[in-house]
Amino acid sequence: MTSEPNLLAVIQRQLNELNKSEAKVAQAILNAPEEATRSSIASLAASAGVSEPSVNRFCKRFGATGFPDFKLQLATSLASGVRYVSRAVEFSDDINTFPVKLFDNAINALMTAKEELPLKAIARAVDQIAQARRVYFFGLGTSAAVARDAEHKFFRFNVPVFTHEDPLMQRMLAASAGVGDVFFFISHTGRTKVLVDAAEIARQTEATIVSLTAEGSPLADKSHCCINVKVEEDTEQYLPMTSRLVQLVILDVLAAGVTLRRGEGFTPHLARIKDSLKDTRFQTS
Amino acid sequence: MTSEPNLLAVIQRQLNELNKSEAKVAQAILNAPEEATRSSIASLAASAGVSEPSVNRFCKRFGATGFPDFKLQLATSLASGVRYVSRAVEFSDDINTFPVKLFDNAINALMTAKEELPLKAIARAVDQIAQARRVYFFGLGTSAAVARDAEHKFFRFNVPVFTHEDPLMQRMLAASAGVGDVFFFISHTGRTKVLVDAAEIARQTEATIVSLTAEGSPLADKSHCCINVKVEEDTEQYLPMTSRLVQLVILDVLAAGVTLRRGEGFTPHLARIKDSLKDTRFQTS
DNA sequence: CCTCATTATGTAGTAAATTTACAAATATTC
DNA sequence: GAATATTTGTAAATTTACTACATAATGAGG
Repeated sequence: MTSEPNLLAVIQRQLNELNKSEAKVAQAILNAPEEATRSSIASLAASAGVSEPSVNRFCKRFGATGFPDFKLQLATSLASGVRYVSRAVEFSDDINTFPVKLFDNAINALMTAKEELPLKAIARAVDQIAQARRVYFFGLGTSAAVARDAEHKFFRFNVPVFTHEDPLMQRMLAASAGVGDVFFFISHTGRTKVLVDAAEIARQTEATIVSLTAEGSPLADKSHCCINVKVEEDTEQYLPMTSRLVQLVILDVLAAGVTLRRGEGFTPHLARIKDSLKDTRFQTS
Repeated sequence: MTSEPNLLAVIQRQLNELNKSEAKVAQAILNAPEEATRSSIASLAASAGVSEPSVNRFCKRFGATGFPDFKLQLATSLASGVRYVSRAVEFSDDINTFPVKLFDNAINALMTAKEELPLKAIARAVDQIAQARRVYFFGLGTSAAVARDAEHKFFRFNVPVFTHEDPLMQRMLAASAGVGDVFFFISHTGRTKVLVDAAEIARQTEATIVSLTAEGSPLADKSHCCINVKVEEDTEQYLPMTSRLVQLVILDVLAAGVTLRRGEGFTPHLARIKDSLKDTRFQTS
């Protein structure tokens, strides 16, 4: 399947290589693409001032099997072309606008991240965590909460997991690391000094350094494996919001990856952990 | 026109409210959405095992003017690149499939939540937090990490913010509460006993109880203001993943709401907090 | 400048797909 | 268990898209 990124652009580009009536069709479509997706071959032919078979031929020229197929391609092309644009919250916003904006930004960030997932890095990180003797999740500020979340996920895999928000603890633990220890650093900027310091210290041991941070950052440079998160976020002006969401989903991905590595026989173990919570809850109605 | 963001999700949600043949059509479409966009009403009817008019009625039920229009909507909905039906990770998945699935589920959850945002509850919660003398964020397990994240956000508003993961601390703080204190409880299920207990204790004081939890849950019942998060998640079988993402975004929304309430004059204060971090980071290149 | 070949465009008919109207079947209510 | 409402299917009507063919336009060689 030739999935052209944007059918309208293709039409536009070939406009002067078309013969008269095809050009008329092209023009009609370019003028009102959405309408074209909804109209019949007869009405499109009428609005272009040509006959129906001309429209049909036009469609085939652009790789479609016929008019309906062309409409479908056009519709998909229009839909994917509408990329959400991140919108900043303004002081003029009210309750009806700013919550939607924030959700849109979050959704947009995840969609963007999904398109450029660093699968190799993820696969490597899964390997390293799955084989680890110990895993430390280190982050500061907002990323500390992410690290805490990771701890809640990964302890289930029969691997000792630790989180510390105290930079001194982080340094000391890094210094005392050895083979089989995985240090997992989480940082949006990858430039937080004390965290990079800890990574540097850990790097001088036999431990493995994995980081979930920005590409090319000082932290990434210290890492054996860097899961690069591309999130366009104006951290200078706003609080980091969307980046931590992406980080969390990536940690979910890593956890799922480790679960898959453990294999189906591991499910009872996970079920037991789940069950242990049963008595802490009120039963459903 | 009604621009439903994701048709498949709508179909999925209404599945049990459909009558037999319509449900068959729905199932056929959900099984192979892309194929459905390319097939004729006859072939879709055949693969669903119903008559052609049944398919037609199905389409109209979902707001389309007819079958072609429905196919168009379906195509646009698919084009955005997101699989709108939550898909569980299978043991047969590999690195190319399960990360995408998890991202899709996350995106799907946010889109669904966005469609049904409890704006009144959010507005009330913003009011209460903005006026609070103190705010406590309490959660356990995964929600503890969310509470921690909230703490990192809300301390910026010149309101003392506290988080505790220790249920005993939570009880004691709840017991010693007074007018102007806001207790913000976070729980996916809303049925965690020790958390509900703490809410009950706080409820007997003059404090305000806000919760971010499931509608109709014991925790929601104890709350003055419940921000109801509708996330269909099989928490019994899997780890809660998507629900905490929605919770985090809602907390972002609340934070943004408080910022807006504080007004433009408050920005310098936020900027000062930002600036305080400057020296902790390595400068960009 | 005309004829022939080639390409472009339209007409009309045909096949296919979609919709409507109605009847049969099924479920629901009292 | 009859009466009513709802659901589903059948068949005809209508719309839509496609194909084959005819005509018009274009262009090249004589």
